[in-house]
Amino acid sequence: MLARQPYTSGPLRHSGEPMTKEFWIGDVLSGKYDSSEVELCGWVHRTRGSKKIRFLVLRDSTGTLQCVIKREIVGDECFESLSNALIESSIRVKGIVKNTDREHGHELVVESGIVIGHVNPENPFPITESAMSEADGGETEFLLDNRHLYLRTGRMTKMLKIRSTVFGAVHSYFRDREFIEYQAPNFVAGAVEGGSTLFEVPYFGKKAYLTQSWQLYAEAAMPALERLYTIAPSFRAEKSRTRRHLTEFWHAEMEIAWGGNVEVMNHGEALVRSIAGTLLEEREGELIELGRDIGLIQNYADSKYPRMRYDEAIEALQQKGVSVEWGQDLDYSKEKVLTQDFDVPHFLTHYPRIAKPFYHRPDPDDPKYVLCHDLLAPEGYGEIIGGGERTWSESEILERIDEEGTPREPYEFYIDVRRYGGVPHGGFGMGIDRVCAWLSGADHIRETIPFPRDSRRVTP
RNA sequence: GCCGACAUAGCUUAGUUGGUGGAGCGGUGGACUGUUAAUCCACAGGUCGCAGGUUCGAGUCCUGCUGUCGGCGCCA
Repeated sequence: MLARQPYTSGPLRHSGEPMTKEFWIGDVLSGKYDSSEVELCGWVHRTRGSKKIRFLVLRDSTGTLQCVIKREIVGDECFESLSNALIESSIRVKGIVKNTDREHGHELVVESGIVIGHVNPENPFPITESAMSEADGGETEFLLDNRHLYLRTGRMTKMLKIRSTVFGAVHSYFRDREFIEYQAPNFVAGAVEGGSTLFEVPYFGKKAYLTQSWQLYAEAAMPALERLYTIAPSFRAEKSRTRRHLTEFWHAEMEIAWGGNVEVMNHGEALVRSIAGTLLEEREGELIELGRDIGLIQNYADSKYPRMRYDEAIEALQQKGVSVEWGQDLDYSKEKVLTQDFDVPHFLTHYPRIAKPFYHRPDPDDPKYVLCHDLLAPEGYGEIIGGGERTWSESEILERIDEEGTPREPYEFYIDVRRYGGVPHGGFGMGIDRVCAWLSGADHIRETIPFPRDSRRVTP
């Protein structure tokens, strides 16, 4: 046990002495420091008490802990100082960890403490219980306006931890399989999809656009790296107002040489299952606290994902009485009907050529179709992966560009990839925020990203 | 681009056929307590989104505007 040195309030250490943090609330809660002295740094979550005793719930990034402050122990000056600390003031307290029989388990019997960052009573912390109880499941305008403060509340903190684990799982999946991480530019000259959804930015007297996808530039590096991936933001100027869309979203993309639709699809399935599995290992507690059914996630990690051709999907829809014609792309309302038959993600493959852009390779067995796939998440979360085999010969890519009426000029570099030793290759893009929303059970994709961007909001 | 809702204190909201806008949380002061979304008393805090209109009188009815939210299409 450390020597008990009174730690009185006083001027902060401004001399450059490091303020390293040695103890974490999560460790205290695990029992690691029972009956020991610790110094905790954190923020006031809640506080209550009388003139003699004060109960202060302290929060740090790893949990919350009740600190008991008694006037007779800490003295008048320290007691008053800590008692006046409003919600979200930052403090340091030193004391003895006690493992109690009470509902919260561990607590800290404070011996000394100091307020580090004050909160002005004229401007108290605006995120109140009432604001959050309304938000539990939905997000009010107020919470979106105060996103920078909402981040430090329990629900957002859990979402951010889950998000971090998902990002980590993506990196691990690809790096474990010797993929090379590769970065494409965010300023681009041309579109991947139709031009209407591009963000235009002034670029030294010219026009540039924010990228919608890493794909075209990844294909350029495919002959160099053969297996490559990225995690990067993509931008789409869609005025979409749904729980699945952001204008700035995080895109995990991969590209492989010497592979086709099936190999790419196998990677997509393995990646998503690996993310679900990693979440169970690392974030089960957070998922449960968010009210997620762990059995569902277990099923997503363990099950094979069914695969269905577009034609079968059309047939299934028609049998259900949904009016849909062959050749139509499947919009969300139809995806949702299809998804109801599955309790795990499922692939849709072989869309009609006329429904997909030029870079999708026509199926040599039946050129009416292209070798592509979408992965649809269950529970109404919709498409999380889109990918497939690329058109890889020069003659075929020119034919497809021309039949689509797309100008060749911006894609010359892309066509060059085919002119110099083209090989079969393919890849996919996964919407990471959508995966986070689905696996965490979020009601809106906005809940999974710290500062969401949509067609009506770029602040804070 | 299309469709639908909503806008009252810092937050969450009540507000009846149009007749002087209330409460809970948060804040301040006090009481009290091994409390735990503590409790109790008191106080402060409102251009009822903005601009017009109807009316003796508008938070309430009408019109326009602005903002936000939800959904569709599009997609990841």
